[in-house]
Amino acid sequence: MARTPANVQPGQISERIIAAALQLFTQRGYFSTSVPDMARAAQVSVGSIYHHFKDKEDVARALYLGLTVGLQEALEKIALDNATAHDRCRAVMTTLFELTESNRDAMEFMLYAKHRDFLPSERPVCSSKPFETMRAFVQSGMENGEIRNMDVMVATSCLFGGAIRLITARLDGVLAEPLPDRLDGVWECAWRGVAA
Amino acid sequence: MARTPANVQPGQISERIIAAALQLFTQRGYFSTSVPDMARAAQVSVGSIYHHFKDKEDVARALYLGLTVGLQEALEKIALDNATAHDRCRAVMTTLFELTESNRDAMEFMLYAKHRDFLPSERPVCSSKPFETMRAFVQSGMENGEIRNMDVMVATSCLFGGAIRLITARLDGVLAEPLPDRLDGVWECAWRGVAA
DNA sequence: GTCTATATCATGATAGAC
DNA sequence: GTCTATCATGATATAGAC
Repeated sequence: MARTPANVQPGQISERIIAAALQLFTQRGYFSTSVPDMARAAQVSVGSIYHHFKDKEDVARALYLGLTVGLQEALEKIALDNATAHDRCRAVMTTLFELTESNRDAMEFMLYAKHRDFLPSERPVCSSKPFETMRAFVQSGMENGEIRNMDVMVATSCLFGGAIRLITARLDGVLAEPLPDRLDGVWECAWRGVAA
Repeated sequence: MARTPANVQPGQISERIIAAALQLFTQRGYFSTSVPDMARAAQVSVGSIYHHFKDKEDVARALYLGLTVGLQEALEKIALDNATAHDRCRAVMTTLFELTESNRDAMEFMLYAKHRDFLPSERPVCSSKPFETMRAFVQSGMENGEIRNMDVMVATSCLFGGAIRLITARLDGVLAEPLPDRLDGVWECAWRGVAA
């Protein structure tokens, strides 16, 4: 996940712009961030931004796609490294918690980008590729008897809903302790809920 | 909860403005809604809006407060009508599902208002009065032995996280069936997870 | 209290030099 | 490819009649 998305060459101007945009969008908000603001933060000119991206929204879209692609790659690695649905889902929760702590802006942007009035054409996170993969993990666990038989969407929501809620609490500053401290507790609740 | 908040007199202009704002904010987004748009939708003049509210953000704040007050009243009624933490929390989930179906805009606005770049000074939903009340329900259940002993924030997140995730799926159009159809399934998962 | 018309301002996007 | 300077647009908020 730390890997740079394929559409962005490391060290290039586009990357600086995207990094600056992430910071500004999460701190001040998308609509309170002007293009000159982004130029200043990325130490680039306004013209450069419009040379590399179609418009302001295009920057947000590239940012969103880059982040979801990175998360998707992490999930695919998890699928390779873990055999059971139990282990895979626990690894997912661990990764989400660690990502929140190591890159708070990225997690916040991914969780709320769709609901922040811009990116109207993008699919919401919970129907995006990463969430599809998480549903697939749950589905396979249901087929091999690890997870009780029920609606897959319900099972996935219940299995990860608590963790996501805790992540938002952490992002909102309501939870003081680092998320990994709560991992065992949340996982036990979540797995008890769906385990066969 | 259907009751009109105390700060808004029924049938008055303020109420029409707030109702129109809710619809426009959720459909087009806060920043894509101009004050003339709101005036047109509420069939009021621009000057009238600025007479009743300080500015555009003030309308959003009144809307947010009105909705959370309504929800809080519903929760207090639940506390009166139900004795055990089990029954109270199940009633909360039922109410949230029904509210989503009956007033989709209201639920969407409450869930995402804080994260939509406006209302910067408001506390996020999960630290607002309604969520405090839900945590209190869980806390009491922990004290009388209905719920396993653990961090209250973790327990509350796990108990309601699945339901909230399903609500967002429904709001995003990912879930086709009405939420009440899934109530039993979600509740069973949620309660299994935290029950003593 | 409500309205129309308007001043003021900031933004997104572009043109054109280098 | 990168920059500075500029334009055109559309918004918020207000002034002042009724």
